[in-house]
Amino acid sequence: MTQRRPTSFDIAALAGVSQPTVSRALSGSASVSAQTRRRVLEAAEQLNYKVDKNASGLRRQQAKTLALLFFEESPGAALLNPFYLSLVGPMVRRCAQHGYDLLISIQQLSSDWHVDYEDSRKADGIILLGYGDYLEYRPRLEKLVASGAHFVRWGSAAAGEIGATVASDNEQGGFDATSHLLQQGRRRIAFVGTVDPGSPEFLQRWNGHRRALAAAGIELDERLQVDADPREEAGRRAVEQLIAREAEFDGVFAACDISAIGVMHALHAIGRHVPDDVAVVGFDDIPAALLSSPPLTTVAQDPHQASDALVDAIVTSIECGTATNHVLPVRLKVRESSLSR
Amino acid sequence: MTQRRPTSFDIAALAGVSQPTVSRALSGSASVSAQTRRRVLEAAEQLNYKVDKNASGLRRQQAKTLALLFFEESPGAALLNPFYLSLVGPMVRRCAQHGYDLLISIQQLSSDWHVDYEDSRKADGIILLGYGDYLEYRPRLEKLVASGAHFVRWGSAAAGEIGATVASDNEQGGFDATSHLLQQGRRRIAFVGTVDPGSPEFLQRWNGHRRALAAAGIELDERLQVDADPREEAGRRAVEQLIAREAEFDGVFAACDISAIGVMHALHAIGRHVPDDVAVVGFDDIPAALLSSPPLTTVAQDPHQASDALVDAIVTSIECGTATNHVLPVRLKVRESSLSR
DNA sequence: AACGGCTATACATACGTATTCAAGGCGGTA
DNA sequence: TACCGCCTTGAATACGTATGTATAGCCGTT
Repeated sequence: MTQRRPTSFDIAALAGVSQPTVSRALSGSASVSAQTRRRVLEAAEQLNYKVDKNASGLRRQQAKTLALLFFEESPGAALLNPFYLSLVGPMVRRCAQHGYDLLISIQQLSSDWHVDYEDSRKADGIILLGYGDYLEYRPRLEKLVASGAHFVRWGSAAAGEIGATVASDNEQGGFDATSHLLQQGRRRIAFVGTVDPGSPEFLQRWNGHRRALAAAGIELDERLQVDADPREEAGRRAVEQLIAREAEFDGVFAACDISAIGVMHALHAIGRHVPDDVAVVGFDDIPAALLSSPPLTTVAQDPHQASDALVDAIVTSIECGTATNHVLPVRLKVRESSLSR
Repeated sequence: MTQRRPTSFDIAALAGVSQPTVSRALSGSASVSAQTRRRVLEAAEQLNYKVDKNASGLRRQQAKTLALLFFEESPGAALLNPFYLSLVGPMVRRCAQHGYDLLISIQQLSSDWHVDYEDSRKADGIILLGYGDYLEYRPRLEKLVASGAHFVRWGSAAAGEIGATVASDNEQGGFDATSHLLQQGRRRIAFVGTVDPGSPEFLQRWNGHRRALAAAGIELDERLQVDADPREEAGRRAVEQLIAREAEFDGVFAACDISAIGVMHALHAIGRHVPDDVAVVGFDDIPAALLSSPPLTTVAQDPHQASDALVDAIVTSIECGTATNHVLPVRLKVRESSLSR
């Protein structure tokens, strides 16, 4: 059914030139006359010729491909993170602009992951997502650096200065969120989110929260600090805890939208109105934030900006050998959930 | 900094055998003695040897890679579809089980897309997502078939029997949704969703809806049929239209969750309670369906099942040359939004 | 007219693997 | 002991491209 694929020799024969000339003409080398180039391009078009990436990659020792590695703590959890998911599309687009394809893989954070892509020349560089800053995993990053692989990691550079990183300005985001609540006249603001070194992003958001309170001269009340992982249920339970502690509050800054939505559900269930009784601010700007009622005020990380920064960083690393860290600005999106009347 | 990559010759030298033997030992050929194999594996381990995929692919004429092509009607719209997004993770996993990697690409539906992956030997097969059943695009599929490419399409096989397809049983889903509303005692059930041949999925859901009504002996009321594309705003406007038409209704079947959520918001805004006044059922089971208040009853398509079916189909096509169509069952997830008290 | 410099093309080769073919060694049977 | 067949291994080669080196042609200068 299918004929044998045409090779650059077939094009050469048809155009009446040699194979190297075909290669040069197609790759845009300057040392090919305009006339020859035209003849070659016509021949290639006519035979529907496409460069064989395997042969090309073998010769050039590269793949023109990047690998996107998702790390997950438990099987299946990886692509539940809405922000990470929102990166995929823009990332594919940016890769295409640089002439790269994007390969996607999922790794268990706990298992001894292997990055075969770089080793096996299937990808020229690697983007790590969800790797976090757990110190226990640091040796692996060191191994990756030692192997000479090009990679960029999403996450703060603070904990360990290994490899290039791109991250949101989480601290500023936390500051903005709480400052906004203060501006709305709230004074007893609860923080809902995990505060442990394993989640550096949450920790930074908390730091911003505290800085905002300090700037307003408000003392920190430990009862208003509730632990919650990024699940709707955890947000609901956080409200129950606040009630149980008999800690009065008129504002909530949740370190992620999912728990913020849980908070709003719990408040609704006990008859406390959002935003009149309690103003709520989240973090992430997931799609559901816009769909919640009332729409959730939240700190947005721009997935396009993040994608571009990650891809640009890895491409720069590959093509120029230089690696830099980036911190991206965040933006407070004010919606109904935090607006006092 | 980085040494030269070890090749199979290096392994051969270290293990004291020839290069072909290394290749055979690593690919699990039977004609290698256990002792030799062990020596080779040890040498490979010691030098941290990885097969060069470019060279291997060039020799074998394959890439051990699949390409996932998203088609979008407008730039940036592709990865907004929550269901498609939820396929990515499971698909990557299934590909890995088959020994394939997954490449992701985004194409404009309107532009004259080129599937270079297959042409350029970068992928062995292609999975098409969001291609729909538009007749105008059919020639391209025919071209793809003619080129001998392996591909599978997500969507109904009904409109054009070109290539292998995998799809949900949308008609049954529509039937189940409306049947459920009927069982809850609803009699005036509105349908919110596009009914045009360009969206065959919606059309099928509508067909199921009509079949359920017919089975219950209820005549179709055209005023209860409102056009709405898959956006929250469209759902809200659908309610306004129903009100404007002075069409009484006690139930709504929305052809997708996003518009269903819009419907619920609009109902809330005009003081009609869900589910007491109006029962609402959606389609897709997007993450926000669980987070809405009240939680949305919806027809769920299982992303794992869909992913597995798509990947299995394409792998079968590549390795066995046979292509088959699949229709996947759907499941009604009953939540509060449709439960009469 | 001779020669240097430049442009455009051809020739030869290397990238690393998988596979075909041939050959060597070994044990078993007549 | 001689011969046949099987199991294991090695030598040679092809996959299709990109690039270093060499060569042919051309123009301008002296």
